[in-house]
Amino acid sequence: MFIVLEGWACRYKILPNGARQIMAFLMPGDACDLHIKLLAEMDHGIQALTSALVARVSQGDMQALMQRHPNIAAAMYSAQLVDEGIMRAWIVSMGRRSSIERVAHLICELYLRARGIGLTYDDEFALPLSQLVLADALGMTAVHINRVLKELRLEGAMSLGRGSVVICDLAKLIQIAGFDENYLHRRLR
Amino acid sequence: MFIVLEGWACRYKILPNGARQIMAFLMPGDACDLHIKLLAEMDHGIQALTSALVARVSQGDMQALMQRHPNIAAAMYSAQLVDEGIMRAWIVSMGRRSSIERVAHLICELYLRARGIGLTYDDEFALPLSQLVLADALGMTAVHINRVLKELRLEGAMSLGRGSVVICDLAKLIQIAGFDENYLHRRLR
DNA sequence: CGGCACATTGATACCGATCAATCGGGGTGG
DNA sequence: CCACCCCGATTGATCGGTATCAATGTGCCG
Repeated sequence: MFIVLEGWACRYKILPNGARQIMAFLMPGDACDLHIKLLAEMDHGIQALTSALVARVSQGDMQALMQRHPNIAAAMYSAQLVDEGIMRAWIVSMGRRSSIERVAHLICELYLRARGIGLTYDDEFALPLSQLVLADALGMTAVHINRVLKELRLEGAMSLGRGSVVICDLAKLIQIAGFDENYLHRRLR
Repeated sequence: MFIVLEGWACRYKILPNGARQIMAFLMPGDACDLHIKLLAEMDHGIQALTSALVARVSQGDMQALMQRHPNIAAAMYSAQLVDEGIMRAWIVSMGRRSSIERVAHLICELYLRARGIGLTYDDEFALPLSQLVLADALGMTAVHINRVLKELRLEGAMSLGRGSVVICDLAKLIQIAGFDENYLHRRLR
């Protein structure tokens, strides 16, 4: 089992036609594959998006740790539930949101997650993802992502550049995204 | 905690603009919300799509059951992992597959799940979902679903009608969908 | 200085949404 | 028993949002 300590990673899958779809972003504190051992085969890949520092915990140690500290077990379980909520939110985004809403929604999610782990500075946070990576996460084209980002910048909602995002007007961004932070707030309970 | 015994249900979310997105289908044997109690609020709704028979198990009974029978606990956990795999597959579909590929992929998934619980008769199985429901699951329009179904019928891959599907040519359907059954086969381990 | 990856912008094509009309079947009320 | 009605399925015409193709700009690294 792995835990990201620094840097970013993602879960992804490559389709027969060569297209890539990213299914999740892993930020510091996120764990991958509590469970690989239970399953036959990974159905997707995991990849670092920046240079990253990753901790490895053996299956046995993890088992022992969770038995000795029920609170840790509960926390891991609850983190997994949040991850599921995030996946459901992604499905909603891809299915029923326009491209600008999708981009705004993803930035809202990442901003709140970053804030939750103390990685924001005021209304800014590091987002070391190329537009191509964002496109593969949102099911769109890098070209079109670029146009959408321009529109969001002109609207005064947010501005992405040089590996970091500035949230100019969070309320507006949330309103554009139709963002319901309920599914992430769980993290706080 | 609830378990579907007969009939179909779905997880869904309604957006501010009134659009509905279905995030999962629940078939007989599927459980909802092992965990509602842990979380503050449901971030989505659950709804029966047919008349359905549902079992309710109290939190306490479930806890006791899982402690007494580790195999059951492991099975529940593993079922949840499969559900996550299904969600990831949906994200991939919505992001990077064309409408016809999406439809084919969903039918592949549902067919294999139905077969896994003994609900198929040869190459046919009951699919009591209106085209509007399918559209809301796949992020498309009922009108367009209809056209895609026609195309799949003309291709000789499958035929949907009257609440049931006939898989005419599974190999062709899988090929159209770019279906990788790996993520469902886990169910068999 | 050169090269390379990423960002940006323009022109055009196409997939799927939208609008609109008709059809068909099953249930309901008279 | 029949007429009506309503929901879902089907089909056609048109619109619009993104993809695609193509070219140029820009910053970083060797």
